[in-house]
Amino acid sequence: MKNVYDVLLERGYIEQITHEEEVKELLSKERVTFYIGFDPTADSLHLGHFIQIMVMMHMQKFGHKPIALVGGGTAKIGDPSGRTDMRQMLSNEDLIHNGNMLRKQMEKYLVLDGENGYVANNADWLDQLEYVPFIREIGSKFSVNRMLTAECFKQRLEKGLSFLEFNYMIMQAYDFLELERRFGCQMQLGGNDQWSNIIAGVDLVRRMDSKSVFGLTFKLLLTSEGTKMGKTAKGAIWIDSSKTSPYEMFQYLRNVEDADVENCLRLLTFLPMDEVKALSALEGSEINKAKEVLAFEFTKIVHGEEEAQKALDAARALFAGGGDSDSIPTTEFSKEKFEVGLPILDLLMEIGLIPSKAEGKRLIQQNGLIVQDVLVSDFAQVLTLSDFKEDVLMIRKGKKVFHRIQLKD
RNA sequence: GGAGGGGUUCCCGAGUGGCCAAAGGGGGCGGACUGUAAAUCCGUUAUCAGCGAUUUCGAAGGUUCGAAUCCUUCUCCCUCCA
Repeated sequence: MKNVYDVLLERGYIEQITHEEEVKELLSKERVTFYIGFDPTADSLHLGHFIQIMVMMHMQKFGHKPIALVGGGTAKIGDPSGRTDMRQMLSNEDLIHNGNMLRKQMEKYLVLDGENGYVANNADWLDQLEYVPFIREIGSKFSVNRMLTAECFKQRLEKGLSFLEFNYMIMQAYDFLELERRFGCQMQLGGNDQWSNIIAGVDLVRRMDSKSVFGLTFKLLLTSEGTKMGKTAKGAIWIDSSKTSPYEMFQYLRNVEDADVENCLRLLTFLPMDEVKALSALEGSEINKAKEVLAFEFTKIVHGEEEAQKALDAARALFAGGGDSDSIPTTEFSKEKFEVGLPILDLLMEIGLIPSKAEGKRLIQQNGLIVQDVLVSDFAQVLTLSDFKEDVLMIRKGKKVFHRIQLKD
């Protein structure tokens, strides 16, 4: 029987680890309670977070117990790690709302029933801390000299760092202590940008409770160019299907660069490693198969098999033969709108395909718009019911963006 | 609290009275080439009913025929001093 540690290592998740031998042994012997924190800065997780979820899923498969920690308290401070500027402050209501949304999402992928896994919110303890007792008890355990040498503050020391954010590390360290006391949490995992925060926690638990706890970080999901993956012009690739449709998510992965395929297959799917290797070994246009598998598998994990299949079918239909399918982005319109005729630019605006009419004109002037398989050359064109075929109108922007207009009564 | 420097279009960054809707780069978008890839090349990148109009250079006023550029106040940021 393999150990999770070996699996994580083999798939390439692991970046840094506090005590390699001990962790390896611990994970092979006991059910280990571990945690990963997510600050509720938005109302959905995104692709970048999902790597953490994947690790938690791997861990849980091997019987370990995840604590999904919602950072309702720490989000009020804002993690300066990897940031060049201060985060925008969120209102309390937003934080609560976002926290609930994240919690719901995590419950889809992990068993968090209080038996095999837990959900916690650090606002529960952080919000009630009293300043003087806290800095007396916990603050005394930190050396400012040492904190300042931490990687996560380095950049900010040049740009400016508020005292508020400087406290983030201490809060996160305190979380670990609190979770160790409440749940017997023995490990904290996180993205590599969390390394300084994690070791601060490991140290704190040692000093306070003389217990050995461990930290482990994973690779961040980066493109081969070194930029963060999962960002598009429109924003992040969200897990929430109302923010990013399964089809869009599928397309995003279908279009990753060749160089990133292997990494994504390892980190974002559960395919056995020999299969991953076989797929990544494909060359030339063959690699498209690997991309398709990647897109399908990941969409399946996030949205389920049915949605993944729909996205796959839609993609194949559109790119192979221009047919239509029902899972590409669709907007419904009432017939009356087209009885009088709707200028094409107005339609594009309404479905959000263009941000302004000027941009729409440019698009058309540059031969980038195709409606019902016909290149649009006149931006003043007006669409009427006669342009529809069986109540459907297919719009294609550029080479890859499709949108369907569906008529209803 | 004192002294100095600065806030420019999505981002970085030029511009110090008219030639500025504002150089250059990045990013985005479209096209060509391809494999729904990368690299490369071309075009484009404030808004609006069309060569015209309207709104932009931290905010509000002012000077001027005319301001991103000058003046006043406010605001935010940075550096040095305390």
